[in-house]
Amino acid sequence: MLINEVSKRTGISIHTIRFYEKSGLIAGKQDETVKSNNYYHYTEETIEKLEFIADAKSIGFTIKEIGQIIDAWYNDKYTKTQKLEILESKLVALDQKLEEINDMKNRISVLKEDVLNDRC
Amino acid sequence: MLINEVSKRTGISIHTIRFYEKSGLIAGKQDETVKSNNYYHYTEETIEKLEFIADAKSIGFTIKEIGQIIDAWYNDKYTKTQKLEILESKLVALDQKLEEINDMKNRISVLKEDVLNDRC
DNA sequence: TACAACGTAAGAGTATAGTCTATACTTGAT
DNA sequence: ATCAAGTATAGACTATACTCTTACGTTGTA
Repeated sequence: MLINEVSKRTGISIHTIRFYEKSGLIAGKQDETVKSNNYYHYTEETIEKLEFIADAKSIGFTIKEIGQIIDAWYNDKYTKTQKLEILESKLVALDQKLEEINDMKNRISVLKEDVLNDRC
Repeated sequence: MLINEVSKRTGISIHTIRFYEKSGLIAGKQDETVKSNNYYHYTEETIEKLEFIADAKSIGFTIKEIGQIIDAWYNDKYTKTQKLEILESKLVALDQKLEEINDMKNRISVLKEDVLNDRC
């Protein structure tokens, strides 16, 4: 499929998709048999990746980190051991985030109590 | 205390502290009786706020959002009802983040299993 | 009194993650 | 054949959150 369809299916703008392609997160393929244009073709894999990118971004992963995870997932850029290390480190980071968010929830709850009881 | 001490106690650079001051998150006071200089003086409240800012930033709140929370906490900029609304909305956002992070943990765990079992 | 360390203000520069514009070529429907 | 809609490339522009530089005045200790 071409970029327009990818954009429509994921809700991610064409500009942003091209930006992700330049950043190495996704990669379309040009059809070598067609010489009249240089259109990029994308597969379901791209859709999968873009959906993953959207989710990963929203929880605070950077483009670089997302790239690492995608490479640990789809690429042969890393050895099995390296892949496992990368994924494990992301799990640890997520556990830490869970803790930080729970702490913040407690803090804000206390503030709320204080406001409710006119203590501030 | 002066900015240097604030920086040392919080581990936040003087530049960044000034940036937060310009952004309205904190505010030092100039001693009007002293005319030879225009040094800003900070109190324990600034330390408290800066520590809060560091924590809030690390879980993904923007400067704007942090400003809102601080105003709901220290300022009389908002009515009691508005303060409660702001704090409640942040709690809701945090709950959503918890969910998203748990989802992502599951996804990455699946990837890890796949790598472990040579399924990718 | 010299001078290093500290303080202020204004503004430039950087990194990240887009977002938009201009230009030009291609495709597909009429 | 025409022309709107789609595509590619390069580069400019924006927002956020710093980070650094320049310039210059103040303070405190030897």
